[in-house]
Amino acid sequence: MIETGRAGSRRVRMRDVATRAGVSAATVSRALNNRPTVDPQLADRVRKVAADLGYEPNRVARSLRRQAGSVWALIISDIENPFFTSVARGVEEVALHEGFSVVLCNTDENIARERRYLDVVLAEQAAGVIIAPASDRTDISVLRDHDVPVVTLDRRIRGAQVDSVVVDNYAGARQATSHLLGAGYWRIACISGPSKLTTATERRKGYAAALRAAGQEVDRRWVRQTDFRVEGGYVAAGELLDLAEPPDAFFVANNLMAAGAMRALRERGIDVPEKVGVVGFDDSPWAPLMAPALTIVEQPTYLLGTEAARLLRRRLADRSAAVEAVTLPTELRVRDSSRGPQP
Amino acid sequence: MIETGRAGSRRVRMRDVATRAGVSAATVSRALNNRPTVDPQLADRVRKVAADLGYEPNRVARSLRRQAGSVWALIISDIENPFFTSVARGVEEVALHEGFSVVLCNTDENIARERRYLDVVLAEQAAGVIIAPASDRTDISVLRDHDVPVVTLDRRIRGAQVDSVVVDNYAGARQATSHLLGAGYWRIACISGPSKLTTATERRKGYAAALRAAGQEVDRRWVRQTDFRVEGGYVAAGELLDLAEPPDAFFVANNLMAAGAMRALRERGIDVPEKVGVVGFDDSPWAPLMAPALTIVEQPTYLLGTEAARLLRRRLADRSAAVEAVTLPTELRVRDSSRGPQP
DNA sequence: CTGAAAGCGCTAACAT
DNA sequence: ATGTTAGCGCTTTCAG
Repeated sequence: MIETGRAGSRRVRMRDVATRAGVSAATVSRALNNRPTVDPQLADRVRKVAADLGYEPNRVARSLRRQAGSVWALIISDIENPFFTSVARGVEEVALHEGFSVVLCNTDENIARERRYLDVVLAEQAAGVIIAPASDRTDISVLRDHDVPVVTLDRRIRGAQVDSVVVDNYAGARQATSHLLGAGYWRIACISGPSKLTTATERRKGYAAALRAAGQEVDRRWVRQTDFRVEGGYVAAGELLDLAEPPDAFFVANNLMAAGAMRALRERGIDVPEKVGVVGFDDSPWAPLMAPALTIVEQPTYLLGTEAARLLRRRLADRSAAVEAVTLPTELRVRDSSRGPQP
Repeated sequence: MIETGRAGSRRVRMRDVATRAGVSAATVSRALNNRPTVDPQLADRVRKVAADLGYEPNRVARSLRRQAGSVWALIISDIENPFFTSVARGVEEVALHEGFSVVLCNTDENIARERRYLDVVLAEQAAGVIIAPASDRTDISVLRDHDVPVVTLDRRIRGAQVDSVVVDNYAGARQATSHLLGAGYWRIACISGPSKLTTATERRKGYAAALRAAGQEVDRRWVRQTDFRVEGGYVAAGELLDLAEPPDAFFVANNLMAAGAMRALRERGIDVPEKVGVVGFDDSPWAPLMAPALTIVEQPTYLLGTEAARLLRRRLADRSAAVEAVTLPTELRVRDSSRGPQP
C-alpha cells in the first residue's frame, strides 16, 4: 500500500501519548521501558495508546539522555570481502535478538578512514563497537576512554586489553602448507597480506613453520606480503612465476588474493594442480566453482560474528568482567587445486 | 601508539572549549560551524582551543537540536552480494566528500527487517536514506512523512514519487537473450528473481521480448522466478535440466543465481558452452574465474552508488526539486559460457 | 559581533 | 505508583 501521507506531518512525541492517555510523560516512559514501578493495567493502556498513535521513541533524544545509544557499530575493513559480510550476518543475528541495531562502517583498510569512523561512532554514541582493525596498532583509546565497549574481530591489536575473537591463523596456515608438501609439491611460495595485520603475519609464520618441520629452509624470495586484494595476489603470483626458479605451489593467505593468483596462473596457461598447486585461506562463494575448484582453509565466519557479539553483550552487562580472547579453529577443505603435481 | 588513557575520562564538551577560550558556548558553536557572524580572529582562536582540547562535537546532541543527523543510511537487501558492496563504495565516496558518514543496514530481502530499519533510521534521525527496497511495494511513507529524503536504488517502488536510480534491466536482459540466440542456442530458459522486485520482472520481460523478436513463443515452463540466491539458481537450473525437453541455454537474471546454475550444470557433467549456454546478469569477482568464464550483463555498480548519492545530495539541498529518475545502461561482457553449441 | 536563555525529546532523581 | 522537575550537549532565537 502506497500511502501518500502529508509530508511534514509532525512526528508523535511522548508528550502526545501522555496527553492522550491522561498521564505524565514520565509514566509513558516507564511503561514503554517496562519499568516494574508502574501499574500493569495503566502500562497496558499506555502501550495501547502509543501503538494507536504509531509512536516510535526518538532514539536521538533517548541516547542523549541515557548517554548511550542502541546501535552497535561493526567496523570492517573491506566490505567487498565475503568474509566480512558473513561475519556481519552473525553479529546482526545476536544484536537484533538483544534489541540492538547494527550499522556497518567500511574502512577499506584505510587508517584515516578508520580513525574517522572511530570518532563518528563515539560522537554518535554507539552502545558498543566490534572492529576488525585496519592495523595491529590501531588506537582505540578514544573509545576506551569514554567507556564504549570494544571487541576486536579477526585481528588483534598488539598490547590492547580488549575482548577479541580470531581464528587460529597459525595452525590453519601450517596445515595448508603441510598439505601441499604432503601432496608432493616442494617449492612452495607464500603470498600473504600487509605486515601491519596480525592475520597476515601469523599466516606467514604458520607457512614457515610447516616448511621447517619438513626440513626446508624458508626462501625469502618466495615470501610476499602485499595487500589483501585480488590485484595484490595477481601481481605477486605473476612476479613469483616469472622468477628464474619459480615455485611449484602457492599458499595464498586470503580469498581475494587467491582469486588473483588463479588469474595469473590461467593467463600464463599454467595447469593447476598439475604444474602448480594452490591453497587459499578463507572460503568464498566462488572458490568451489573455480577451475579447478580451490582448496582452502575454511574459517567459521558466521560463528566469528556471533562470538564477537556474545563478547560485546557480556561486556555491556559487566564492564569489569575479565578480558576474554577467543580463538576459533579452522578447517582444511581439500578440493582440486592441490591434488598433487604431474610430471 | 597504544595510549592507555584513564577509562571514563570525561569527554570534552563545548562548554569546556568556551571556558578555555574565554567566550560563550554560542560563540564556540558559531566558530566551529563557520558561521560568518563571528570575528575571524576570534573564530581562529576558538578553533585552535577546540583542537588543542581534542574537542569532537557530540553528534547526538547536535542531531537532537538540529532535528537532522549527519549520517546517511544505506539500506541494502543482501550484504553478501558484491553488487551491493560495490554500490556502497560509490555512495560512501560522495558522502564522505560531503561531510556525511554512511552506515549500512542489511535487510536480507526481508520485509520485516526492512520495516525495522526504516523505523530505526527515522528514530536515529538519518539525514537521508538510500534504499534498495525489498519489495516494489515497500512503504516508505514513514520517511516521507517526516521529510527524510529518500532515494531508491537498483529497484523502484511502484507509484512512489521519489528520486531513483536503476539500470536498464529490460534492455540488458534482452541483449543477453539475443546474444544467446545469435550464438546458436534456441531453447533458452530464464531464471529470474522474486516477482516482487522490479529488477526481476523487468529482466524476465526483456528475455521474453528477445524471444518474441526472434519469432519464438515464450514457453512458460522455461521461465522460473525464484529468489536471488545461489541456492535458488541451483534448484531452478536443476529442475529445468531434468525436464523431458530441457533447455539448451540459460539466461540467469542475477550473479548469485548464475553461480548456482553453474553448479547444477557441473554436477550433471553437462558441458558449458558446448551443450548448454549460460549468460548471467551482473558481474562478480568470480565470474571471470569460473569454468568456463561466465558471460554476463555488466552493471555500472559503482556509478549506481555515486548517482544515488548525487540525487540524495541534490534533494537535501532542495526539497522541492523535481523528482529525478536515472536509468543507467548495462553492457554485455562476452566470455566463454556462451560461445555457442557444439553438436 | 557576542552573550544569555530557551528548548530539541527523552529519562532519572526527587517529590508526593 | 505517579507526577514534577531538571538536564543530557548542542544550536538558535533574541537582546544588547
